[in-house]
Amino acid sequence: MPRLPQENHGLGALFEQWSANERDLDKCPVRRVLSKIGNRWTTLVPIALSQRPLRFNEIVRAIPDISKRMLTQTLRELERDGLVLRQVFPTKPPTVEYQLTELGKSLLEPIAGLVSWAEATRLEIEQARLVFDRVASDGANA
Amino acid sequence: MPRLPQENHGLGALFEQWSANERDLDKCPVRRVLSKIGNRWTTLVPIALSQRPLRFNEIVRAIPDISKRMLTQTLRELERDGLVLRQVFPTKPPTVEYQLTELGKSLLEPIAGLVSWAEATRLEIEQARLVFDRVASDGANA
DNA sequence: CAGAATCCAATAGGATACTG
DNA sequence: CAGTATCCTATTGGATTCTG
Repeated sequence: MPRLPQENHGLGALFEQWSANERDLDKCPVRRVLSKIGNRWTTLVPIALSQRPLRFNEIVRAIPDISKRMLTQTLRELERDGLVLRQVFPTKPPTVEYQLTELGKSLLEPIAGLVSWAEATRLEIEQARLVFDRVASDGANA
Repeated sequence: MPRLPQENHGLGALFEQWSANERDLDKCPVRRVLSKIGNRWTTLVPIALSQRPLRFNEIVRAIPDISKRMLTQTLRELERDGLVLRQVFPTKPPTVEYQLTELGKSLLEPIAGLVSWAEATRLEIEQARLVFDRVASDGANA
């Protein structure tokens, strides 16, 4: 009996379907989401907002290594995509508060999936690296 | 009754814990995984391998816009992390086959979670963008 | 406080040519 | 076929300065 292709989660099929038409590679849903998640901050900011709404500088303090430039840019994109709601209160100086929308909150779920995968496999990956690096250096010294 | 912080999936707490110590921001498990996923190809290659093992040039054909340089680099990293197994058959010319390890296959699950989130929310996000862009251009023309 | 604007550095990644 | 090596470009993102 020939080994059937192991279809995992339908990801491969979905991906193949779009690889077929070279033209619209960037319309592939897989690539779409990955290019989003790819950005260093577009996931970190929603995580920072996961517990409660924060003001601009509170987010900066929550993510110490983000620059104001990047935070502004990231917040605009998240707002544009409907993941984050921006509210301005006409105080002096102005108070601006950012919070996740329901859509934004829903993103936390798949992200949590990724993070728990990372935690669950951390040791196994570290171990694999040790083995790989040892073999590689053995090869070099042989 | 005061509104309690909405703890979603424990992500925020996990994240805060690491933000506290500025020193080891890059040891934060959240960041670790995101920097991996961040790379354009480190997720695409496992997806391409999800159905069956592929040879080097088969992967290139599956991901038409990857360069040989990037593919080699990506495969080495995946191999190092124990996600991909590389097998050389001493034919002429040599045959090299790449396949996902069990660890590698397990990564497909959280990725699929992300992709199905993207598909489920696609229309809502498009809609949000239309609204945002219209308001923005209204503001510019006012 | 909450940005906008400008300039600059680092990194990711592509194109091409070459090799066993 | 399965890479390696070199060079070059583009994108990402940080630092700094300025403003309402």
